Amino acid sequence: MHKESEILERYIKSKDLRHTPQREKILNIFLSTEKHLSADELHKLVKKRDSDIGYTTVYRAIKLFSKCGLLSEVDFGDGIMRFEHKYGHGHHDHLVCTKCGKFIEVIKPRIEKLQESLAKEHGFKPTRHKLQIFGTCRRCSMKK
Amino acid sequence: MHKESEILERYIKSKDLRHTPQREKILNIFLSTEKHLSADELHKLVKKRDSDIGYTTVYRAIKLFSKCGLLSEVDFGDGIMRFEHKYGHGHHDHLVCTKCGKFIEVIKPRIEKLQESLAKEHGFKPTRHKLQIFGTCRRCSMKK
DNA sequence: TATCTATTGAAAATGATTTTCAATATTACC
DNA sequence: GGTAATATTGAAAATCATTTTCAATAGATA
Ligand SMILES: [Mn+2]
Ligand SMILES: [Mn+2]
Ligand SMILES: [Zn+2]
Ligand SMILES: [Zn+2]
Repeated sequence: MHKESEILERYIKSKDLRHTPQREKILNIFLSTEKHLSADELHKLVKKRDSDIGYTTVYRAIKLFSKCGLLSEVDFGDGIMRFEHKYGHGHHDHLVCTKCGKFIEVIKPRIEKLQESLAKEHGFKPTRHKLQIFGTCRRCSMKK
Repeated sequence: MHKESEILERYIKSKDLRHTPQREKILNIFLSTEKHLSADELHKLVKKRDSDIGYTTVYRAIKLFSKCGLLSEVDFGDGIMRFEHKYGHGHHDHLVCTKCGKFIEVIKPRIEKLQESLAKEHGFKPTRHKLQIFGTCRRCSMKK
């Protein structure tokens, strides 16, 4: 059993929730890819393995995984929430290609530091930030 | 007549659109505040001066102002689009207080430069970016 | 003024996400 | 293993910001 399942189980026990096969399957499928899936995409994958799991259950599982720190929401501003692994994945920013939709995960410590000092300069206590750079990826730049 | 009205008029003429009193009023009210209003907030202000202007017309005016470079959309991730002046306002980022909703407009040239080089390192051609730092503003930090 | 067609406002539609609710499954306890 | 208490499920309905539809109206041009 992987660490993530343990974390979920611990959370479930601590909050008087219940272990269900639906949650187990949804978690495994979520963990099986590093893609940033939408609820709809995750539901489609889930249905391949178990056609009886409903849309709503997937949405509810996402909220649950978010609460126990396994998942975080990523908003690329197109009206669709996407989800990424949180456990074992440090903070990072995204370069988002507006041609093909692909994205690159990046981290630039000097930018992070400058953000800290920028906030401090304004008497602002930062808790989180969102940096997204939109543009054209290498591959899309080539295909004239 | 301010410069913004001229820009709108020029755009309207160039695209075979029509000047209307609704558009004129909505533009003036949009320009009268530096707040980042939502469509609903803008509509409420508009109705104070002219109660016959509909919701839909405000939405349509927003799209129009956006097309002629007078307005840009700001998405703080709460499901509501807000709008800010674009003409005469350079690019900037936002510090957003999650307690009171206020925000501070900031620009840090060194961060901008580092973003450029970050993109370049990944063969990525940036067109725009979004940097938002969420946290607690000075005033909200004080009120224990 | 006449004509063409862009604009308007109300109402309906959209689409992602959330809520409701009756049926079912899980857990703790006997 | 039963049994009761209650969390979970899935389908359908609701939500809510925004967009579309459509018939009536108004702006531009000649
Ligand atoms: Mn990511
Ligand atoms: Mn701003
Ligand atoms: Zn690309
Ligand atoms: Zn504040």
